[in-house]
Amino acid sequence: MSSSDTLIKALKKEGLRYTHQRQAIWDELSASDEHRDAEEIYLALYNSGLKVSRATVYRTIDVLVKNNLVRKLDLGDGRARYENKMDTAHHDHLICVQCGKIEEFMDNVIENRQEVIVENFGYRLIRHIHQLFVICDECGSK
Amino acid sequence: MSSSDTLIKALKKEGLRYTHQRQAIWDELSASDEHRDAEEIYLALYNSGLKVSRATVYRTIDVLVKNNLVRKLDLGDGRARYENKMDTAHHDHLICVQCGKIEEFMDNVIENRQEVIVENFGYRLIRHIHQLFVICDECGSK
DNA sequence: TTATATTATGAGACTCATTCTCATTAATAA
DNA sequence: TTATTAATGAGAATGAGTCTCATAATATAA
Repeated sequence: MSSSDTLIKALKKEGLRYTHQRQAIWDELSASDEHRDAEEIYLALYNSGLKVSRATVYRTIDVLVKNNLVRKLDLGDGRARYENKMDTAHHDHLICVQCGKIEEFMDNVIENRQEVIVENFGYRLIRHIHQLFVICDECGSK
Repeated sequence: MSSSDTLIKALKKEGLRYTHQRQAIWDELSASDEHRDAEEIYLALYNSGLKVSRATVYRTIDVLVKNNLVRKLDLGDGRARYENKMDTAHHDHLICVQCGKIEEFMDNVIENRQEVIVENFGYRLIRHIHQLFVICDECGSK
């Protein structure tokens, strides 16, 4: 499925229109595995000649997040980061507190324990945030 | 150790002065196990007749967080919550996405796995955030 | 004590990411 | 094509949190 098919399908499901801006923003996000904030997405588009407003960047990202095409990360520094979620398995993040480098991890033991914990409370798990703030090898060796 | 001794000790360690405002804010935080935001702390003081400014509330909480008397929680909704950390063991949180109720959990299996994961990367774990967003029993039964 | 030297506080200005408003433009249905 | 309706852009608004700076309070020295 091409990049535009994916987007068109998601928009149709939501009863939303297919626009150049939405395609451009999705192209920008789907082409990278980085964890970027809205301003970086905006500037990447701007610098490639696509003048999409910040408001539209935010609005479109919301749609993509709602439709599971993009994941929103809150690293606690006041700026949300976004990552392409297409063809990527679930994972959580390690964040270097010195250089900001972000790595991904996934651990089935943890995933299962989470379910058990929630079950013991008699609750239902909707989603989770699990972030390991670290000092990475490069920063630690200085 | 009394509440004021704890505070005085922390302030001394930082070379900071012992003031009525700092004592009032620490009293307010240490008297409760709730997870409140800065405005709630401010209003609680205000309503009990203690007119401490918002700026001082924020500034003092920073000192308390830095000295491990208070824990800062980021639930991803734009307002930091604070909880008294005195005499409480480490724990993470379950948050009901409907009613906002916050419960605490602690799981040694998860704590250990985190260390292993970070070690495998060759990194050093500084701190972590682990939040389970759930629908609680009350909200789920409606 | 009392004077002196700082530090802390309060009020409100400011920041910055994000959201909102509303007039204009573009996409879809007929 | 045109009519209808939704999307966009520009910039104003929001809101949590931070900063500034004149004034007040604390700690230290005498």
